[in-house]
Amino acid sequence: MRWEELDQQPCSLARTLAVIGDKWTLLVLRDCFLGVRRFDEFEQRLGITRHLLAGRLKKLVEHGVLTKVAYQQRPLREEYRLTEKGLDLHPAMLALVSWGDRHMADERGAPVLHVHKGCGKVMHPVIVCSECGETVGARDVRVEAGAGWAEEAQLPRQA
Amino acid sequence: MRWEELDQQPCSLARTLAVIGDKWTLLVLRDCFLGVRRFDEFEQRLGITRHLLAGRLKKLVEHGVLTKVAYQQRPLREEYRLTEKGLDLHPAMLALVSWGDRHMADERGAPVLHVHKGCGKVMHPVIVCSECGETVGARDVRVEAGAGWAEEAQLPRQA
DNA sequence: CTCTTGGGTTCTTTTTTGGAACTAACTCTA
DNA sequence: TAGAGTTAGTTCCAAAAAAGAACCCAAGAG
Repeated sequence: MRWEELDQQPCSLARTLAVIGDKWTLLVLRDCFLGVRRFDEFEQRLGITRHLLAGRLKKLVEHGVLTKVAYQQRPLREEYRLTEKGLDLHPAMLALVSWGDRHMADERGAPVLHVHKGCGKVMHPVIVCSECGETVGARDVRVEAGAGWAEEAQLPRQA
Repeated sequence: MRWEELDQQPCSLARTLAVIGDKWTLLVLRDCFLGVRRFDEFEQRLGITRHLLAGRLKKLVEHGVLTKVAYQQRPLREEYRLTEKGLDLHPAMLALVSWGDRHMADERGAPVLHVHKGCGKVMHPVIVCSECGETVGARDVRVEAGAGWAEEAQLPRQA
Protein backbone atom coordinates (compact mmCIF):
# COMPACT_ATOMS: atom_id res chain seq x y z
CA MET A 1 0.00 0.00 0.00
CA ARG A 2 1.28 3.42 -0.94
CA TRP A 3 0.60 6.27 1.45
CA GLU A 4 -1.05 8.17 -1.35
CA GLU A 5 -3.70 5.48 -1.49
CA LEU A 6 -4.60 6.09 2.12
CA ASP A 7 -7.01 8.93 1.50
CA GLN A 8 -8.80 6.89 -1.15
CA GLN A 9 -9.76 4.19 1.30
CA PRO A 10 -13.34 3.96 2.50
CA CYS A 11 -12.23 4.60 6.05
CA SER A 12 -12.32 7.87 7.88
CA LEU A 13 -9.43 6.85 10.07
CA ALA A 14 -7.23 6.14 7.06
CA ARG A 15 -8.18 9.47 5.53
CA THR A 16 -7.42 11.27 8.76
CA LEU A 17 -4.06 9.55 8.91
CA ALA A 18 -3.30 10.66 5.37
CA VAL A 19 -3.27 14.21 6.76
CA ILE A 20 -2.00 13.96 10.33
CA GLY A 21 -0.75 10.39 10.53
CA ASP A 22 2.85 10.89 11.44
CA LYS A 23 4.66 11.87 14.57
CA TRP A 24 6.10 15.17 13.44
CA THR A 25 2.75 16.37 12.16
CA LEU A 26 1.06 15.59 15.46
CA LEU A 27 3.82 17.32 17.40
CA VAL A 28 3.54 20.36 15.15
CA LEU A 29 -0.18 20.43 15.85
CA ARG A 30 0.39 20.07 19.57
CA ASP A 31 2.51 23.20 19.47
CA CYS A 32 -0.10 24.97 17.35
CA PHE A 33 -2.64 24.31 20.09
CA LEU A 34 -0.15 25.69 22.61
CA GLY A 35 0.07 28.90 20.61
CA VAL A 36 3.21 28.44 18.53
CA ARG A 37 2.95 30.11 15.13
CA ARG A 38 6.34 30.80 13.60
CA PHE A 39 8.71 28.65 11.63
CA ASP A 40 11.66 29.31 13.90
CA GLU A 41 9.72 28.65 17.05
CA PHE A 42 8.52 25.28 15.78
CA GLU A 43 12.06 24.43 14.79
CA GLN A 44 13.54 25.30 18.16
CA ARG A 45 10.85 23.69 20.28
CA LEU A 46 10.62 20.48 18.29
CA GLY A 47 14.23 19.96 17.28
CA ILE A 48 12.93 19.04 13.84
CA THR A 49 15.07 19.74 10.78
CA ARG A 50 14.00 22.76 8.76
CA HIS A 51 13.62 20.52 5.78
CA LEU A 52 11.03 18.28 7.40
CA LEU A 53 9.29 21.14 9.15
CA ALA A 54 8.80 22.96 5.87
CA GLY A 55 7.31 19.81 4.35
CA ARG A 56 4.94 19.15 7.24
CA LEU A 57 3.70 22.72 7.42
CA LYS A 58 3.16 22.79 3.67
CA LYS A 59 1.10 19.62 3.80
CA LEU A 60 -1.02 20.91 6.66
CA VAL A 61 -1.66 24.15 4.75
CA GLU A 62 -2.58 22.19 1.62
CA HIS A 63 -5.09 20.17 3.59
CA GLY A 64 -6.58 23.28 5.15
CA VAL A 65 -5.59 22.43 8.71
CA LEU A 66 -3.31 25.44 8.98
CA THR A 67 -3.31 28.73 7.12
CA LYS A 68 -0.53 31.21 6.49
CA VAL A 69 -1.21 34.72 7.77
CA ALA A 70 1.12 37.65 7.05
CA TYR A 71 2.10 39.39 10.27
CA GLN A 72 4.27 42.00 8.53
CA GLN A 73 4.97 43.28 5.05
CA ARG A 74 8.39 44.36 3.81
CA PRO A 75 9.84 41.89 4.23
CA LEU A 76 6.84 39.63 3.99
CA ARG A 77 6.69 37.38 7.02
CA GLU A 78 4.01 34.80 7.55
CA GLU A 79 2.92 32.74 10.50
CA TYR A 80 0.88 29.57 10.69
CA ARG A 81 -2.49 29.42 12.38
CA LEU A 82 -5.04 26.71 12.93
CA THR A 83 -8.12 26.95 10.74
CA GLU A 84 -11.55 25.83 11.96
CA LYS A 85 -10.74 22.44 10.46
CA GLY A 86 -7.55 22.42 12.48
CA LEU A 87 -9.24 23.54 15.69
CA ASP A 88 -11.68 20.72 15.15
CA LEU A 89 -8.82 18.29 15.82
CA HIS A 90 -8.90 19.40 19.44
CA PRO A 91 -11.03 16.47 20.67
CA ALA A 92 -8.61 14.02 19.10
CA MET A 93 -5.57 15.73 20.59
CA LEU A 94 -7.26 15.86 23.97
CA ALA A 95 -8.08 12.16 23.78
CA LEU A 96 -4.49 11.24 22.88
CA VAL A 97 -3.04 13.42 25.63
CA SER A 98 -5.50 11.98 28.11
CA TRP A 99 -4.47 8.44 27.23
CA GLY A 100 -0.83 9.42 27.71
CA ASP A 101 -1.67 10.95 31.09
CA ARG A 102 -3.32 7.76 32.22
CA HIS A 103 -0.94 5.16 30.83
CA MET A 104 2.41 6.76 30.09
CA ALA A 105 2.91 9.32 32.86
CA ASP A 106 5.89 9.01 35.18
CA GLU A 107 5.68 9.29 38.96
CA ARG A 108 5.31 13.07 38.78
CA GLY A 109 1.96 12.85 37.03
CA ALA A 110 0.57 14.69 34.03
CA PRO A 111 2.94 17.31 32.55
CA VAL A 112 0.14 19.53 31.27
CA LEU A 113 -3.23 20.28 32.83
CA HIS A 114 -6.33 21.34 30.98
CA VAL A 115 -8.47 23.90 32.72
CA HIS A 116 -12.06 24.23 31.57
CA LYS A 117 -12.73 27.95 31.25
CA GLY A 118 -16.43 27.35 31.83
CA CYS A 119 -16.14 25.94 35.34
CA GLY A 120 -12.55 26.83 36.16
CA LYS A 121 -11.57 23.32 37.19
CA VAL A 122 -8.87 20.98 35.94
CA MET A 123 -10.70 18.64 33.62
CA HIS A 124 -10.16 15.51 31.65
CA PRO A 125 -12.19 14.72 28.58
CA VAL A 126 -15.18 12.40 28.74
CA ILE A 127 -16.86 11.04 25.64
CA VAL A 128 -20.64 11.02 25.58
CA CYS A 129 -23.20 9.91 23.03
CA SER A 130 -24.48 12.77 20.88
CA GLU A 131 -27.98 11.26 20.99
CA CYS A 132 -28.61 10.34 24.60
CA GLY A 133 -25.77 12.08 26.42
CA GLU A 134 -24.56 8.98 28.25
CA THR A 135 -20.88 8.22 28.73
CA VAL A 136 -19.56 5.97 25.96
CA GLY A 137 -16.81 3.39 26.40
CA ALA A 138 -15.23 0.95 23.98
CA ARG A 139 -17.77 -1.76 24.78
CA ASP A 140 -20.80 0.49 24.39
CA VAL A 141 -20.44 0.92 20.64
CA ARG A 142 -21.33 -1.37 17.75
CA VAL A 143 -19.94 -0.70 14.28
CA GLU A 144 -22.10 -0.74 11.17
CA ALA A 145 -21.40 -0.13 7.50
CA GLY A 146 -22.48 3.32 6.40
CA ALA A 147 -23.29 4.86 3.04
CA GLY A 148 -19.67 5.37 2.00
CA TRP A 149 -18.75 1.76 2.53
CA ALA A 150 -17.14 -0.31 -0.22
CA GLU A 151 -18.60 -3.81 -0.25
CA GLU A 152 -15.38 -5.66 -0.92
CA ALA A 153 -13.89 -4.54 2.39
CA GLN A 154 -15.77 -6.84 4.75
CA LEU A 155 -16.34 -6.10 8.37
CA PRO A 156 -14.99 -9.03 10.36
CA ARG A 157 -17.15 -10.75 12.95
CA GLN A 158 -18.63 -8.45 15.55
CA ALA A 159 -16.15 -7.18 18.12
CA MET B 1 15.47 14.20 17.99
CA ARG B 2 15.56 10.43 18.02
CA TRP B 3 12.24 8.64 18.22
CA GLU B 4 13.48 6.79 21.28
CA GLU B 5 13.68 10.13 23.06
CA LEU B 6 9.99 10.69 22.49
CA ASP B 7 8.79 8.77 25.50
CA GLN B 8 11.23 10.68 27.73
CA GLN B 9 9.69 14.03 26.95
CA PRO B 10 7.52 15.73 29.54
CA CYS B 11 4.56 15.57 27.19
CA SER B 12 1.79 13.03 27.23
CA LEU B 13 1.18 13.48 23.56
CA ALA B 14 4.80 12.70 22.71
CA ARG B 15 4.69 9.63 24.94
CA THR B 16 1.48 8.47 23.34
CA LEU B 17 3.05 8.92 19.92
CA ALA B 18 6.03 6.84 21.00
CA VAL B 19 3.59 3.92 21.18
CA ILE B 20 0.96 4.52 18.52
CA GLY B 21 2.41 7.39 16.53
CA ASP B 22 2.61 5.93 13.09
CA LYS B 23 0.13 5.13 10.41
CA TRP B 24 0.45 1.36 10.37
CA THR B 25 0.07 1.12 14.11
CA LEU B 26 -3.11 3.16 14.05
CA LEU B 27 -4.50 1.07 11.20
CA VAL B 28 -3.66 -2.12 13.07
CA LEU B 29 -5.52 -0.76 16.08
CA ARG B 30 -8.47 0.22 13.94
CA ASP B 31 -8.73 -3.39 12.82
CA CYS B 32 -8.35 -4.59 16.40
CA PHE B 33 -11.38 -2.51 17.34
CA LEU B 34 -13.23 -4.04 14.40
CA GLY B 35 -12.49 -7.52 15.77
CA VAL B 36 -9.47 -8.63 13.78
CA ARG B 37 -7.14 -10.85 15.80
CA ARG B 38 -4.90 -12.98 13.62
CA PHE B 39 -1.66 -12.23 11.88
CA ASP B 40 -2.91 -13.40 8.51
CA GLU B 41 -6.09 -11.41 8.74
CA PHE B 42 -4.24 -8.20 9.53
CA GLU B 43 -1.92 -8.85 6.64
CA GLN B 44 -4.70 -9.41 4.13
CA ARG B 45 -6.89 -6.53 5.25
CA LEU B 46 -4.13 -3.97 5.54
CA GLY B 47 -1.88 -4.97 2.67
CA ILE B 48 1.02 -4.42 5.06
CA THR B 49 4.20 -6.44 4.61
CA ARG B 50 4.61 -9.30 7.08
CA HIS B 51 7.87 -7.74 8.14
CA LEU B 52 6.33 -4.48 9.27
CA LEU B 53 3.24 -6.12 10.70
CA ALA B 54 5.35 -8.37 12.90
CA GLY B 55 7.27 -5.33 14.15
CA ARG B 56 4.15 -3.29 14.90
CA LEU B 57 2.40 -6.11 16.71
CA LYS B 58 5.49 -6.82 18.75
CA LYS B 59 5.78 -3.20 19.82
CA LEU B 60 2.11 -3.01 20.76
CA VAL B 61 2.47 -6.17 22.85
CA GLU B 62 5.60 -4.79 24.53
CA HIS B 63 3.74 -1.64 25.47
CA GLY B 64 0.80 -3.62 26.82
CA VAL B 65 -1.71 -2.37 24.27
CA LEU B 66 -2.23 -5.84 22.83
CA THR B 67 -1.73 -9.24 24.35
CA LYS B 68 -1.11 -12.61 22.74
CA VAL B 69 -3.66 -15.26 23.61
CA ALA B 70 -3.28 -18.90 22.56
CA TYR B 71 -6.37 -20.13 20.76
CA GLN B 72 -5.02 -23.63 20.19
CA GLN B 73 -2.16 -25.82 21.36
CA ARG B 74 -0.24 -28.26 19.18
CA PRO B 75 0.66 -26.43 17.11
CA LEU B 76 0.62 -23.36 19.30
CA ARG B 77 -1.35 -20.59 17.63
CA GLU B 78 -1.81 -17.19 19.16
CA GLU B 79 -4.03 -14.27 18.41
CA TYR B 80 -3.75 -10.64 19.36
CA ARG B 81 -6.31 -8.97 21.58
CA LEU B 82 -6.71 -5.51 23.00
CA THR B 83 -5.89 -5.17 26.67
CA GLU B 84 -7.68 -2.70 28.93
CA LYS B 85 -4.94 -0.23 28.08
CA GLY B 86 -5.68 -0.84 24.42
CA LEU B 87 -9.43 -0.55 24.82
CA ASP B 88 -8.79 2.74 26.55
CA LEU B 89 -7.61 4.12 23.21
CA HIS B 90 -11.18 3.95 22.00
CA PRO B 91 -11.98 7.62 22.70
CA ALA B 92 -8.95 8.68 20.67
CA MET B 93 -9.85 6.42 17.76
CA LEU B 94 -13.42 7.63 17.86
CA ALA B 95 -12.25 11.25 17.81
CA LEU B 96 -9.96 10.66 14.83
CA VAL B 97 -12.64 8.80 12.89
CA SER B 98 -15.14 11.51 13.70
CA TRP B 99 -12.82 14.19 12.35
CA GLY B 100 -12.37 12.16 9.18
CA ASP B 101 -16.14 11.80 8.85
CA ARG B 102 -16.59 15.54 9.10
CA HIS B 103 -13.69 16.77 7.01
CA MET B 104 -12.47 14.01 4.72
CA ALA B 105 -15.61 12.10 3.70
CA ASP B 106 -16.55 11.90 0.04
CA GLU B 107 -20.05 12.53 -1.30
CA ARG B 108 -21.28 9.17 -0.04
CA GLY B 109 -20.81 10.13 3.58
CA ALA B 110 -19.27 8.28 6.49
CA PRO B 111 -18.06 4.77 5.62
CA VAL B 112 -18.64 3.39 9.11
CA LEU B 113 -21.38 4.21 11.59
CA HIS B 114 -21.14 3.88 15.34
CA VAL B 115 -24.26 2.66 17.06
CA HIS B 116 -24.55 3.32 20.77
CA LYS B 117 -25.76 0.08 22.34
CA GLY B 118 -27.31 2.02 25.19
CA CYS B 119 -29.80 4.01 23.15
CA GLY B 120 -29.63 2.15 19.85
CA LYS B 121 -29.00 5.24 17.77
CA VAL B 122 -26.22 6.19 15.39
CA MET B 123 -23.99 8.43 17.44
CA HIS B 124 -21.03 10.66 17.09
CA PRO B 125 -18.72 11.37 19.99
CA VAL B 126 -19.05 14.57 22.01
CA ILE B 127 -16.42 15.67 24.50
CA VAL B 128 -17.62 16.96 27.83
CA CYS B 129 -15.85 18.29 30.91
CA SER B 130 -15.37 15.62 33.57
CA GLU B 131 -16.11 18.21 36.26
CA CYS B 132 -19.18 20.10 35.08
CA GLY B 133 -20.43 17.94 32.22
CA GLU B 134 -20.57 20.76 29.68
CA THR B 135 -19.50 20.29 26.08
CA VAL B 136 -15.86 21.27 25.58
CA GLY B 137 -14.45 22.80 22.40
CA ALA B 138 -10.95 23.96 21.48
CA ARG B 139 -11.59 27.47 22.77
CA ASP B 140 -13.01 26.36 26.12
CA VAL B 141 -9.75 25.01 27.47
CA ARG B 142 -6.72 26.73 28.95
CA VAL B 143 -3.44 24.89 29.34
CA GLU B 144 -1.40 24.95 32.54
CA ALA B 145 1.83 23.31 33.60
CA GLY B 146 1.27 20.28 35.81
CA ALA B 147 3.41 18.40 38.28
CA GLY B 148 5.34 16.45 35.66
CA TRP B 149 6.46 19.53 33.82
CA ALA B 150 10.12 20.23 33.11
CA GLU B 151 10.89 23.91 33.57
CA GLU B 152 13.17 24.29 30.59
CA ALA B 153 10.36 23.50 28.17
CA GLN B 154 8.50 26.79 28.25
CA LEU B 155 4.87 27.15 27.41
CA PRO B 156 4.57 29.83 24.77
CA ARG B 157 2.20 32.74 25.22
CA GLN B 158 -1.37 31.77 25.95
CA ALA B 159 -3.25 30.39 22.97
C1' DC C 1 6.53 -38.37 2.18
C1' DT C 2 4.76 -33.96 0.22
C1' DC C 3 1.50 -30.08 0.85
C1' DT C 4 -0.63 -26.53 3.46
C1' DT C 5 -1.17 -23.21 7.24
C1' DG C 6 0.23 -19.88 10.69
C1' DG C 7 3.70 -16.96 12.04
C1' DG C 8 7.40 -15.19 11.27
C1' DT C 9 12.78 -13.80 9.44
C1' DT C 10 16.23 -12.46 5.86
C1' DC C 11 17.74 -9.97 1.91
C1' DT C 12 17.86 -6.27 -1.49
C1' DT C 13 16.11 -2.03 -3.36
C1' DT C 14 13.65 2.47 -2.59
C1' DT C 15 12.26 6.26 0.32
C1' DT C 16 12.64 9.09 3.92
C1' DT C 17 15.49 11.47 7.44
C1' DG C 18 19.22 13.98 9.59
C1' DG C 19 22.54 17.50 9.33
C1' DA C 20 24.74 21.20 7.60
C1' DA C 21 25.35 24.80 4.35
C1' DC C 22 23.33 28.18 1.16
C1' DT C 23 19.71 31.80 -0.49
C1' DA C 24 16.64 35.79 -0.45
C1' DA C 25 14.99 39.99 1.23
C1' DC C 26 15.08 43.00 4.10
C1' DT C 27 16.63 45.77 8.86
C1' DC C 28 19.73 47.25 12.39
C1' DT C 29 24.24 48.91 14.15
C1' DA C 30 28.73 51.24 14.06
C1' DT D 1 27.56 52.36 4.10
C1' DA D 2 29.84 47.91 5.18
C1' DG D 3 28.95 44.28 7.90
C1' DA D 4 25.98 41.49 10.97
C1' DG D 5 21.48 39.75 12.11
C1' DT D 6 16.61 38.02 11.27
C1' DT D 7 13.10 34.99 9.20
C1' DA D 8 11.69 31.53 6.28
C1' DG D 9 13.00 28.65 3.53
C1' DT D 10 15.81 25.37 -0.22
C1' DT D 11 19.63 22.30 -1.69
C1' DC D 12 22.79 18.49 -1.23
C1' DC D 13 24.59 14.20 0.51
C1' DA D 14 25.19 10.40 3.78
C1' DA D 15 22.67 7.45 6.98
C1' DA D 16 18.54 5.18 8.59
C1' DA D 17 14.16 3.06 7.83
C1' DA D 18 10.57 0.99 4.99
C1' DA D 19 8.81 -1.62 0.90
C1' DG D 20 8.68 -5.97 -1.55
C1' DA D 21 9.76 -10.45 -2.25
C1' DA D 22 11.67 -14.70 -1.08
C1' DC D 23 12.80 -17.93 2.42
C1' DC D 24 12.26 -20.70 7.01
C1' DC D 25 10.16 -23.78 10.45
C1' DA D 26 6.92 -26.71 13.01
C1' DA D 27 2.71 -29.46 13.03
C1' DG D 28 -0.74 -31.61 11.13
C1' DA D 29 -3.51 -33.37 6.67
C1' DG D 30 -3.85 -36.36 2.57
